[in-house]
Amino acid sequence: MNDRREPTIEELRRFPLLSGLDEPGAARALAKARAVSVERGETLFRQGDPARRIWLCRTGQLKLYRLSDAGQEKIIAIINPGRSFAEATLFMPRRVYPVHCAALKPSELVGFDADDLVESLRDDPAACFRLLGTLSMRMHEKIDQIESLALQNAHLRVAHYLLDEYRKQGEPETFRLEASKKHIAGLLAVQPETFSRSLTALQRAGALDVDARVITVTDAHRLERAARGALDS
Amino acid sequence: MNDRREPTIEELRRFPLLSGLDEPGAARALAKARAVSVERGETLFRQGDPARRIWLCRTGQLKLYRLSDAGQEKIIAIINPGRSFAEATLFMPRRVYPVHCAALKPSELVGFDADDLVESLRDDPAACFRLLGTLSMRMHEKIDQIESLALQNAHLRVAHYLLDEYRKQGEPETFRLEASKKHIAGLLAVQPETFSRSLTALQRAGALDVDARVITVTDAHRLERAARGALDS
DNA sequence: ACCACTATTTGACCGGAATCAACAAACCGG
DNA sequence: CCGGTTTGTTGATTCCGGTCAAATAGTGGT
Repeated sequence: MNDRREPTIEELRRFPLLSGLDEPGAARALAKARAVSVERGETLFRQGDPARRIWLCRTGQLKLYRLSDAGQEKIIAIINPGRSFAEATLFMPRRVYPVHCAALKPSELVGFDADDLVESLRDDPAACFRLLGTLSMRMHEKIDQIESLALQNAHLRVAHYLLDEYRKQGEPETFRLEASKKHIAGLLAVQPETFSRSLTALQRAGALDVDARVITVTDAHRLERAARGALDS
Repeated sequence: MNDRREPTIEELRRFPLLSGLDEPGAARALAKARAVSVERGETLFRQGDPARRIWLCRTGQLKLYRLSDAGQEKIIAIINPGRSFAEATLFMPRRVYPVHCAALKPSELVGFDADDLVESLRDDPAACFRLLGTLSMRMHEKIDQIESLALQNAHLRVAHYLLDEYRKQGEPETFRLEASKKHIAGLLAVQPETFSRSLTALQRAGALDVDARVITVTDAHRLERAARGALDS
């Protein structure tokens, strides 16, 4: 974990918490902000560590995850460039990270000082509102995750995930999986073997083609039906 | 769903969003607040309904839940008196309820106008901070739920739930399940049959006694071990 | 380009938990 | 307090998806 070139103002503007600040608040946040880079596989923080910083991903990719006693890993979120994370720790009674974080690719980050951010927010209701919006959206995503874990079987979760990605990227003929199949399996709480079999089944059903990490949706309608539970015909 | 007696100021003070307001903000929030009561089984709102109100439970008990296509129900949260809910909808781009809500017992509620609350928050950073704290805590709870669904099997979830309740209530010899076994099963994403069998197993292991809805923890240490995955010996 | 390690796929097998069924107990509204 | 409905328990059976194993493909680093 090494220090690196300083973040530019333009980059920081993409950080929702600071996007409205030209003024003293931004200066203060910037002053103690620290550019950090991590290698592939390196751990940025561990669950339970004191959360002194809030993070913004500039480049690369990271995973937020939890581990079971047996060492099984559940990925809570995959962090891509432009995404900030760990904001919710700011307002927790015990300010610790609730998950582990490790880099899937070599990554550059900005770490903002938690106390400074709270200070900046104290007299900036607009920034508070932006943060409330961010957290609300995340909360909604978590509820969706809970639903899909509780109410959908493995193949449905896979089909749903692919359909979401397909739509999120504007329904292109072809799109790339955002991470390795192993990690996506971890995100969907499925074993890699099962994920592989799900993809095979969707191919055989004629819904899509898979070429390594590239997915080609050949029949969006069939994919939708698979996501609703009718992966036959 | 009928109107009822007006909420008192003291009751409203228990609402975290308003607890700091003696002033105009509280008056405004109170003005359009509406007391509502629902019968057992009645639906307060459905997933996707426009979220014009934020709710505070005064008496009774409600469930927040999602439904699968097949009609299976996953309970996201059980709402007891004093708890508010649906705050996160305030800051969503599309302001709709993300879950269904129905009463488990006859219940009295206060419904606050969403627009009014946003107005009150606009110039009250302290209230914003309280709300941020509330949402952060809920987020953390959701992450815990995701972990337990993804990384723990049915019996572990049950043991964990019981241990949590036991501790939450101050480790009393005896405590009451907060709802019917059917609903707790729904909260833990387990079939009622499986929940019943888990309780039987914990009894046979000598960890606790069950008398209808009353749980007596006879061996807390054993319960802890069961929650960690060693339900033998 | 080469090597070691990691990721992916496929097959065989097994076990946990859902489902189906039948009954017993508890509860609620009148 | 009664009757009907909902809730809870227990047994039998099924099957989804995890685990183990082994072979292959892919990747990053030097």
